[in-house]
Amino acid sequence: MEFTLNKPRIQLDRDAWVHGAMDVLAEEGIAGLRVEVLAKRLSVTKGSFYWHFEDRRDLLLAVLHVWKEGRIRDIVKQTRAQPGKELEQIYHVIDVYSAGRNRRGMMIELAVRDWARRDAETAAIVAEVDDSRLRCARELFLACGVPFDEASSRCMLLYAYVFGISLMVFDSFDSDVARVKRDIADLIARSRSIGADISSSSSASQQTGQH
Amino acid sequence: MEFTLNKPRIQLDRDAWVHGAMDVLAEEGIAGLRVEVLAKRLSVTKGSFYWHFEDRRDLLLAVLHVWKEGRIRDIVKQTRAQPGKELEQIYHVIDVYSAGRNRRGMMIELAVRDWARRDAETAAIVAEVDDSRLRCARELFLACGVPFDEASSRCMLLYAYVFGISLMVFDSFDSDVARVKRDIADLIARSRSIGADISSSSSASQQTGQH
DNA sequence: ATGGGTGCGTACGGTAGCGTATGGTCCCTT
DNA sequence: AAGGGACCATACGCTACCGTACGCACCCAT
Repeated sequence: MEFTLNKPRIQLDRDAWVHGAMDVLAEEGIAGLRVEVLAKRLSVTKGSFYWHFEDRRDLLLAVLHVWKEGRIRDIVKQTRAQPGKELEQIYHVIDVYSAGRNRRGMMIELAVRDWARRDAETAAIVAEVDDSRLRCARELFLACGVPFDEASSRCMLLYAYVFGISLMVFDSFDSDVARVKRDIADLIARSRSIGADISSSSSASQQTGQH
Repeated sequence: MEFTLNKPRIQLDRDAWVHGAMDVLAEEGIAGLRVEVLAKRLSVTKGSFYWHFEDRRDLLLAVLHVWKEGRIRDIVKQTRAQPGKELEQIYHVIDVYSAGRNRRGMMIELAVRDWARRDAETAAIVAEVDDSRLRCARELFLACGVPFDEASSRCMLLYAYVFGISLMVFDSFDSDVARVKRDIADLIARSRSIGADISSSSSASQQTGQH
């Protein structure tokens, strides 16, 4: 029963298909995610596919749910800061998403969002992810002493920035991309907002060195 | 005995096709921009199409160039401010792009940028547009007295924000979207930047989960 | 008027992709 | 050992596209 696996006979399950699908999604986008292409990639035929999935959309929705759960799990992890280190954690979140690293994750992110523009069901999933992320990020800002409304605005700016910057091509604009990204992170995380009161700005406390 | 079919006999030229193509592009995205679909929309057959265009890609590149010229012409217009009113002009640029109005324009923008992620030729066009916009916007910041490097960073943030916000779904996060957008515009245009620096500190090296 | 160029319709061959039908082959159970 | 179910291959029909070939009608100049 337990021994003998000299015969590789690797069977595919739903998760294997979904995982492969996310690879294709990252590389080719949602329009390039075709069942026969995916099957060839997994070295099987679509006869296998239609055993595990109702149809193509069934796969897409499965991908979407796996993506959603992963993103929500990830954001709570990323925003779990040691007390007193929330500001650094904000910088970390910005850095993780805006830098070129985690390229695969960002490609999937953009593919999903482009899909969501024309699919209501997908848009609803994206809404859930956005909501989770924004609330988690807001907690960080709140912990830094930023007022509630301002915290909401700043984290909205944060996420809009990280997605938007991935859509831009700015090779020739500024030679020092690293400095630009540092500046922007500062603007999002620590700039003094104009609306804030001059005298008793609570956001002033966040500027005092955390170490 | 002439069966007079004195139809207006409207002939289509290349521009008419390109214009129709941009409508489809806005609604269906680049994957939905098919020649037979477009032909039906224009009430002709693809026999006409292949008279005016070499192939499908010929049309796509024509669309791209029309888009590029339009965007560059538009940005110099949008950033031509009366001396002393540059700050207002910055707010105007943010408002024009980030608000729900000009929906068609933003849909095309996002479709083109999604396309550019996998097509080098398209990416080069987007790069030109981005460069033009960033330089124009930087002039506005410079005119406001913002130092050069900071001006570069702020207008990069500006455009990343307007594109990114269009990809998000945040109905349930904050009830007062108008205030959030005002806040963000203030952060981009007028917040006081911080000189000091802790951004490059330590930064826990957690990675985002994949999937 | 007439012949040629312009703009378009029609028909065709070819590919890619979806989903179904059907049957084969392991493996597990009894 | 026999049967049944899990998993997959193969073959098929269908649709949506792409691009080409060719023909027809209209328009304009000679």
